[in-house]
Amino acid sequence: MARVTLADVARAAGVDMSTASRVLRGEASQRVREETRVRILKIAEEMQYLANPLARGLRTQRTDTLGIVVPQLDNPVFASAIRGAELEAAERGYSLLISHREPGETATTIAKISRTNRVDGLLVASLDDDEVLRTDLAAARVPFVLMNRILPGAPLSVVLDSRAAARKGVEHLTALGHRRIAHLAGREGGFNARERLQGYRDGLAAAGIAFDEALVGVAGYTAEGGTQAMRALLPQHPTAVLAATLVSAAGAMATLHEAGLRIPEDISVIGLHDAPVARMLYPALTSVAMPTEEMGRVAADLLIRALGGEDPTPVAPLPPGTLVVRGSTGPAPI
Amino acid sequence: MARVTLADVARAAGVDMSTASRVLRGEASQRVREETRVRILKIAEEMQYLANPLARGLRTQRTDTLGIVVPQLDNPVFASAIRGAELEAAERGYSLLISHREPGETATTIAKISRTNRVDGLLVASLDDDEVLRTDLAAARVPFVLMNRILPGAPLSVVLDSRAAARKGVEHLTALGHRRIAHLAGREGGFNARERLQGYRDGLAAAGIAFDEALVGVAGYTAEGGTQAMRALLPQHPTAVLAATLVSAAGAMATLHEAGLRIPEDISVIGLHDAPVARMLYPALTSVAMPTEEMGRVAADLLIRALGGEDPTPVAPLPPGTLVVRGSTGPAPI
DNA sequence: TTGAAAGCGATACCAC
DNA sequence: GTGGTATCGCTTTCAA
Repeated sequence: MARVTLADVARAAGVDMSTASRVLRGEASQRVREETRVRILKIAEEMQYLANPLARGLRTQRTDTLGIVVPQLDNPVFASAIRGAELEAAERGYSLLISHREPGETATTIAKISRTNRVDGLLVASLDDDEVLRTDLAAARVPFVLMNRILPGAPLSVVLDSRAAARKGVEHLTALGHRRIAHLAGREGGFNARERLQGYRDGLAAAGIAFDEALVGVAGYTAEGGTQAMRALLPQHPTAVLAATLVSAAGAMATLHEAGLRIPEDISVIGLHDAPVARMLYPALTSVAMPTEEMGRVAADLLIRALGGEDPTPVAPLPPGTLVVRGSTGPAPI
Repeated sequence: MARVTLADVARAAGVDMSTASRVLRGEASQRVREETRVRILKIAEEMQYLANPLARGLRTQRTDTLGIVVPQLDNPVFASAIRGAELEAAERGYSLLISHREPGETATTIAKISRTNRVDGLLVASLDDDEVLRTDLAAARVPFVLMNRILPGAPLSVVLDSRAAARKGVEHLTALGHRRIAHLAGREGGFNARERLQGYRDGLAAAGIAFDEALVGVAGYTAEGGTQAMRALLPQHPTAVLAATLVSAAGAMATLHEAGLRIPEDISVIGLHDAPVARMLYPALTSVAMPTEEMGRVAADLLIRALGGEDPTPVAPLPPGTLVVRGSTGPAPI
């Protein structure tokens, strides 16, 4: 039970702590005799020595820990980003401190976590407005990288190419012959929402379809929002819908079912951000996969490089993944 | 940027570090003059002093941090449990270190996290078999509390009353006149699966319905599993289905839709563990809410009390919450 | 009521 | 190549 300390190992190996430290730390230029090195390593192994990160951190002023703060845990996008960050961090010798905060608590969290030497840097996802986020981040005393959004003035952020994704979705629909395609947008004014709307227009333009504002509704990111927005759009008689998320797509499908429309015979539905829940809907939802795990990975990589003193190299938006065709999309009705 | 240390505060206040420490720590019997106390507090506040948890932990051998290790982040049950643990921990002055591990990595995680003074105790959720989990936990060097399952020999665990929940679901169905009620069970041999099956039988018995093994299928915890199991059950012509989870319920609904059965006119579906995804299905799924957040809270409370030297008081299974009636259940067809 | 000083378990600089 | 030793920032006796 009693923890094995460096001193214990050194004593057992008959060397000084400093020597043991040198070896155990895996220092590059270990000016230590091979024989001694091996002996110390062997003994440490036998004694199951594990360095105390508190003591180490106190001395080095580093924790080899990255913090990641997300607004929701049960959001597939963030869950997946966390996984990616976790993998990248682990590969690079860092731990990940996951911090889940409700909107509004973000500032305090960032302040606490970053000002108490708990983490060397921060990965931040936020659904808050620019101004709020900016204020929150002002409290950060460590380098940070934004995920899934940009913030004017913040140099490091990793985003998904929502515009290309939306376009890809629309192209799938136009290829199926659809021309009256509705769009359920996310939160008005949001970065991704803006991008997706643009991609939606790109897709229409590529097929020579005129943009019609009446076919765009704001659904936000809830099922209820999708239901409402879809209901409002019904009188426009779209033959297909591009939803910003799986959740709003699900909400929209409820409206369509209620209206007695068959999916996909009467109307096709496509969502953005593929995730297991797409298969839980009926019919299973066609959707554009997004590299959310990659986003976490890249963000972690960027942060670690920044911590290493490298200069912030902004990365381009991550291109969408494959279009996963399921049962919710089909040829346009004649 | 330079961190404010206790020494800085003490110097500014014209007192010794030890005195500053005493008041800043909020010690109970502060043998410190009120005047001095106030002065120190004020100065600390002004200087925005925050204690360095590494230094403090190194000295006290405590981190005031609880670890929580979960197998999945984007599982509403765990996400909610985390939230509960987080709230309870915060209220009691503890931080929560969330650790997401794929099955198989659990042992290493537990070992690392608990043997390197990162946490004072552990909250553990696991989908692994008893034997595996037992091995994993053997590496734990700190007290721990299990969530959502039991493990023979492990004294502290907090579980949901799955049996009562299943029974509640069945009672809703029998009250609606259903008598041929199928059950989509979880993983065979699992603790919760066993409990639910028992609750299902309880519910049938209460309505004077004989248990029929042919009406029970194993769906596991995936949509695909639900789909398959439901398909196999169809020839038995049930008029209602009790699914172990929302996910398997969704899978079952896909089968029903494909078979041309109307929900709930031809067949009712009910799931366990209410969550937002229930509203994403069509029709929206009736389900039995479970106190998953409470589970996290109680687990944290138990752990903190154990850390305080109290004796493990086992807690009874948490009773199910309300039955949330949505569109997927209705009167039995005549 | 307050101060002095000894660690907690590492790292890193400086001798030898 | 190896050993001494002064920190890192805080808590906690023990004196005064």
